Amino acid sequence: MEKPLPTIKEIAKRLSISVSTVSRALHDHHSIGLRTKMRVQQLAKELKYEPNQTAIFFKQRKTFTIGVILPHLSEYFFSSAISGIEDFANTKNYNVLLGQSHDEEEREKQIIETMKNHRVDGMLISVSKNTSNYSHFDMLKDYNIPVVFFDRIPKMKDIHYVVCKMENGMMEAINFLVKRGHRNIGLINGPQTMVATHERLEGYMEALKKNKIKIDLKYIFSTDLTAKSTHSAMQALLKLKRRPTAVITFNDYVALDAIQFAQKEKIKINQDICFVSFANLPICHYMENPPLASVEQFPYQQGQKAAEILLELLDKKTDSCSNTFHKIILEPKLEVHQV
Amino acid sequence: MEKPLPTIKEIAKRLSISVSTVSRALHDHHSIGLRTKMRVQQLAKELKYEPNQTAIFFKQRKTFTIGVILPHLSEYFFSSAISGIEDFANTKNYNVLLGQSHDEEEREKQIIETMKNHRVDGMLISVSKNTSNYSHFDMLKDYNIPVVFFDRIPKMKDIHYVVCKMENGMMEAINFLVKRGHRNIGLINGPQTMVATHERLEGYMEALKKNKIKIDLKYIFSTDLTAKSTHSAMQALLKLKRRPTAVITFNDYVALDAIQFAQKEKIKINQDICFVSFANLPICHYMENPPLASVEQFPYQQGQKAAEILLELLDKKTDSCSNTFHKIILEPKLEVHQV
DNA sequence: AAGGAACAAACAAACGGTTGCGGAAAAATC
DNA sequence: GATTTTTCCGCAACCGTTTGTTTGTTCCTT
Repeated sequence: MEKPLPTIKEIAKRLSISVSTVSRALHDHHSIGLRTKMRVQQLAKELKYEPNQTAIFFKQRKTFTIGVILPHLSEYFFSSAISGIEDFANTKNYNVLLGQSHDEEEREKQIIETMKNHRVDGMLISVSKNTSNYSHFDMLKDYNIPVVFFDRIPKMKDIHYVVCKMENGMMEAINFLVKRGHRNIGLINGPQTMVATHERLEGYMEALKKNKIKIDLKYIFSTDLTAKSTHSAMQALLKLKRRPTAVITFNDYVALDAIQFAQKEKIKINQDICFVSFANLPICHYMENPPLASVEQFPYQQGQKAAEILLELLDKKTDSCSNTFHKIILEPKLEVHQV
Repeated sequence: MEKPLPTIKEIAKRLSISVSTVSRALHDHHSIGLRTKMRVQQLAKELKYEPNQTAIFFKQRKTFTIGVILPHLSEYFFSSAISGIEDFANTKNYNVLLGQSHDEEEREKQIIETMKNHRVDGMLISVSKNTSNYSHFDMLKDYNIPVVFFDRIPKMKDIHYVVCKMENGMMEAINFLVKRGHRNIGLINGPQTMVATHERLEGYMEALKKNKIKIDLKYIFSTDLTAKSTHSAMQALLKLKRRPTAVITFNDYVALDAIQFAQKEKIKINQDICFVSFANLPICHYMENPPLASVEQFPYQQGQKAAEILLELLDKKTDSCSNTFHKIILEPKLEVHQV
């Protein structure tokens, strides 16, 4: 069955003209006469000729492929983001090469390595939770492969990135709660290693300050995002003399864990204690007791925007590396689930 | 900054030897003397030489890339599947090129076209809901690109596929309900266009027959999976003279819609009416009123298995197209959420 | 000492396109 | 009718590797 695919050479031979003429004819080059152009295009159609992209990639040093690396494909946030990426890339005829780091630095490095060898034109990266060394990102600069980070960005200068300003989301959340009369607001935050954790904390601090509420560290917990550590944080919060009337959690999953624990302790959800979280997962709309509100981070849009910036970068890559870096900061939005 | 990447040529020049010698030295070819081998490998390391994969792909007619096409990346089922695919491909040093059809036949065709031109070694496809014409799949055979379908497979002969035998899942579900005393079991099914719908219906019929329960078409509804049509199906079910004591839904989302509606009608979930569904989404474990049980379809494993078969096919592609087709049928499993 | 095996490395073609340049033929100019 | 211009196409190099074949040594055998 192995019928050899038709090549430009084949066409040239059949028409007894040179390959360069065929190539130019197929590209509508002005220096080719109408007659031969027609003949070539006609035959190309007949033979169902398709240019061999691997040859073109090789010759042009351009693959029209972008690499995307993210921690976990099966998390809603990331699968939405990559959906946005794919959609945008598709409109510009770019392809998407995929890799998941599983939050391991080593895997992240290895994926970058193979993608680099595959000569992707650029990369979109959401950094692994456990990545502390950034040398593999630096390396990409040497190889002149542009990178746009999104959501989980490294603490590096001179990078392009797209993020959602979580401080503001947190502030919105707190203002929302304060308006409803809450003064004792607990925080179940993520691991210290994540930038997202610090952003939330910062927003928390600032918002309390602005609302003239004294900050009490006993209300602040840092977890590793497992149900277990969430439960113990929740337990500690419930034991406080002045029990919080509201709890803000790192994300919806943490909220669900916290709510589950609270329910076991006979707490009335969103009455005794109001929950507010981050992510706004679709499931919230189905739950009987979802967090009262959660901060939407627009993963699809983040992915889309990141892809847009990357392709823009690729377009004008010709000019010497401009030193302006895109730092896109999207505003999150507090979605209230119940009234 | 554009430092040209070191090539095999560069190494050859510096060492004043031929490129073929360098190439063979790097591949540990026996016909190269130990001395030169060492010198070459040494210099390669110094220059941080990395072979240009695009050149190799081109030369070897092999890209070590598989294309994956699925309807929606942001659906849990598919993002899990692709996670399994990526994980397996990664172990074999294959890359994953991604495309989402958005359930549109046209888009599916176009993605296949570009992936074909990118010379992917093989493809993994979960067919779009709205695909009725299979010519684009047939075409891949002409181009000798092996395809393994998974989950949503086309009605074609002579294809490789991996699916979960939903008939059996349905039968398990019904046996489970019958054992608990249910005799009037409603079915809120999906659209007629989907194979999955027919599989479920078939299992439903057969299981009822085996349990000597008369089949009553008034208990069977076909929806387009929207909340609205689920609600009206639920409404109709509730209006029946002999109201069903159990309802099986096409998937968890439909179940949630149905449950939401039932709750508004003051039905006690899993008491007045038991719900059983398909998918076993992680959210079920967080819900206060999840379906009583749901049929796990093992998306991750399906993806993994499909990838395994494809890579196996690619391995022994040399021998003339064998006419045996892999038809892997995984058994689903009924997961009970509450006792 | 001659013939051949065994080893080491070079030569060159090939993969399928793109593109700068040069040149012949046709058309336009005077 | 000679010269210039325009139009149209071929030549050949090149992208970075792989690989079949050839060439040139060295060493052993008899």
